[in-house]
Amino acid sequence: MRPSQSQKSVRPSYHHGDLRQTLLRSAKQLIAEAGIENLSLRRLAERAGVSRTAPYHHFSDKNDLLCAIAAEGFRRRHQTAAAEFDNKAKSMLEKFHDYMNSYVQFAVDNPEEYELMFGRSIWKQQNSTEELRAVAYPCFQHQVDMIRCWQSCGVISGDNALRSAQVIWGALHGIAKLFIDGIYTDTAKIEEVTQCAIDMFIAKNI
Amino acid sequence: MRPSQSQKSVRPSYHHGDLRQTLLRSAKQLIAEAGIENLSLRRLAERAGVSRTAPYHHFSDKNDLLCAIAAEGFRRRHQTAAAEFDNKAKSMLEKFHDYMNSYVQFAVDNPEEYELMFGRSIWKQQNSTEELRAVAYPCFQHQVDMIRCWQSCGVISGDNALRSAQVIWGALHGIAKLFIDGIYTDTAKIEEVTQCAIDMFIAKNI
DNA sequence: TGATGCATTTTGACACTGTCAAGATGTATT
DNA sequence: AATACATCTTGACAGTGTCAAAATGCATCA
Repeated sequence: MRPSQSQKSVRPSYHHGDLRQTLLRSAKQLIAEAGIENLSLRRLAERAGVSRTAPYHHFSDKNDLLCAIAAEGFRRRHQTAAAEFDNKAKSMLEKFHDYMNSYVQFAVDNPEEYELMFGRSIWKQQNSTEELRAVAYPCFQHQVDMIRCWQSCGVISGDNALRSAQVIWGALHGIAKLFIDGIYTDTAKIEEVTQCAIDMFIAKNI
Repeated sequence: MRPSQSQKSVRPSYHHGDLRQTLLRSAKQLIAEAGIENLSLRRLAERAGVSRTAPYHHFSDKNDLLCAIAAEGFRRRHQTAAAEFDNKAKSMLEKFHDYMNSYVQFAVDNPEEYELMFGRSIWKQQNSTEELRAVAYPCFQHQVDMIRCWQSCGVISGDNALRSAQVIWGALHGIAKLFIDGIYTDTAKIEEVTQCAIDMFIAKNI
């Protein structure tokens, strides 16, 4: 059991004082500044004032650390997405609009974190941690559920909910990544592109 | 000036015998086998039977080599896409259908090459070579041109050609990457997802 | 209290990586 | 034959992730 848990984050651990959280925090910062590929465990350790191999007692792997950061990102994203969807004051159409914009905006505002969460480094081969999957899968599922909902209320056309969800998520993911990775360069037009996607996906009954 | 240019690719160079092509070839092979992140110039040199720094006389950088491989990919992709679009025997709708499937199929069949061509490592920051841009930009432009064409013939709905092109390309890119990177795991359903995207994008006048 | 056990951290080492500087080697041109 | 140049090699440097073994400090038990 950890000492001094009555007050949170007050040197709760032995030598360093909760090295794990310190590492996670400065890793996120370092990634945001210099990109994922410039994150090294050694520099991270140095920045925390600790030897090169100290992180290995809190993360089995570099991959393990990356998964932990991504997991945090999923928790945050899931929370805000759920909050937006549960907003009683807005119509389903408005909420669809918000979801689309919010998704792309999240990606563009946190490009490195987004790359980590939805990028190859974590998901390719058996790289994903059990913790990560436990957080990410519900987040994925929630997206499908929301789209199924918009579809059954007639906001979105199409008859197969899963397939439609996959296509819409694909579009969001693709647009976000093309902007983030620098292939779409005119970042001032992000909302316009997203709006165009919305127009192409919503049902045109009237 | 290079010797023996009358007959192409017949030991045109000095010591090794066109080391550049050999490196490109085995790099593509190594990437396809083990992924981009497992490609090292040293192993490449070793495999070509040459010292570790020999590649640096043909590529200024590791990035330079990657750009050269990507450039080849763009040339190939551009060629087949143009050939499909110029097919006189098919209707515009059929060609749109073909384009969508062909795009995703290319990505799924050559995941590592696709990652290289459309991934962050090359396009983020000023990493792209001039040669690469000279090949890639026309390829990008061609996609927009095709979609503008499908739009003006009424195959696709929407009034802004550039925006629609960006959304459709985004959807293709996103779907492809979600499959390639292992987030969409049911690869047997690739064609179904693509078909759903097609259904959502084509105009529904009748 | 002292002793034991365990979590935590460090030191040392290994095998890699990209890349630079200087020198050696071979080919082409004068 | 001599010079210039493209090509390749050797040596070195600063990084990287990660393992093994030893050291350190805290907590609990006798």
